[in-house]
Amino acid sequence: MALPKVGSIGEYIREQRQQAKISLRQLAAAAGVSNPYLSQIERGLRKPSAEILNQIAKGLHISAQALYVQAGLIEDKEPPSDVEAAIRADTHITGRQRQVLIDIYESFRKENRAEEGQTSQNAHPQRDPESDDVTLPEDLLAALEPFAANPGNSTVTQETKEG
Amino acid sequence: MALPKVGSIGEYIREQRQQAKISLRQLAAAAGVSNPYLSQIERGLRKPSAEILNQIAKGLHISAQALYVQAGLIEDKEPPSDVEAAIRADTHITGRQRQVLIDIYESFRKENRAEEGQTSQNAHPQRDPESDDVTLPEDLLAALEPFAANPGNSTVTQETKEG
DNA sequence: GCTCAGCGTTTGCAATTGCAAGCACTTTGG
DNA sequence: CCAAAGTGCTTGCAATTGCAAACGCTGAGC
Repeated sequence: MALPKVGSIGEYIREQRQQAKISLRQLAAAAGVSNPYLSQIERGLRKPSAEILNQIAKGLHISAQALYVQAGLIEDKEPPSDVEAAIRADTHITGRQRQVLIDIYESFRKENRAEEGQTSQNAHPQRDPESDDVTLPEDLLAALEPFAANPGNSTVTQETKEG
Repeated sequence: MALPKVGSIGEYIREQRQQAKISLRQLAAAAGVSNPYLSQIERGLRKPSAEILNQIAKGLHISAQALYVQAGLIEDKEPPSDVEAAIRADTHITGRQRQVLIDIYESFRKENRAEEGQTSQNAHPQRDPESDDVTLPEDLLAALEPFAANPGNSTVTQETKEG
């Protein structure tokens, strides 16, 4: 049992980290682990403990459960909580807000799919960190224009109060 | 960190085992770990890895998630909302995208609450689709600025097709 | 050219996990 | 009485985790 399916979780962590556009060292610092250890984890050379796994999840701002599932530590659990369904079912927002949220979400999904196919074989990570950040369709952005208000409230690209 | 909160999970395992009326050795065999090691885990002398934890959960026929919660690896916090939980659990989007979505959603919620308080207690989330003056925090809008791209893609048309 | 800073990786090494073997105790029973 | 079989616990010891200190590489700036 020297090589279980640890590889998958390492790859998953690396994917998430690269998608978040942060360096290995940055994530290591955010997660409170050493850089070399994180490197080995990502390459499947080490099997991180549950504690480390949780810290990495926090550093990546993703659900620890998602990591555990990837690691095969939690079995399939419940239906993969469809974001779209949840948004549609939410009664606390207006129809227009709902539509905007769903559009943004779908836009993200679409963009990620495109990037995945692009970068899968791309050995040259020479890309504008600004340009390919996240992209939204033009008319969607236009729909967001009138939203400006309530300054000084959100912490969008920074850490949230995510405990 | 000689004595973390491992004690709680050990006690929890022991409680569950005794409730199931099985001996330490039986559970150890069912979980695929050695008896002495399980003994030490139950007394909080060892901090089991995620893999071991999962095997013990299986041996106990309980949810691995319950064990992780007890171990403090997954915070028991109930999902703030289905939408937020779904967004956080989604593995198809990046951390930053997640952040943006959640921030937008929370912004919507906050705005709606504010308006609710302003007007009378309007229990109907469906307000005028026309006068839908949604507002977003300033920095949140700023975070959305670099998104413009891929024109002609979205369906965020002005006509809210109000489900 | 050279230096400084950043990236991911490799290399020993202390600390810890996890186990095989054995310990002390209790109950059953020939 | 004493072997046999059950309980949980203690003891070394191999294997692994996790880290500090390096390494080689690339790009920015002097």
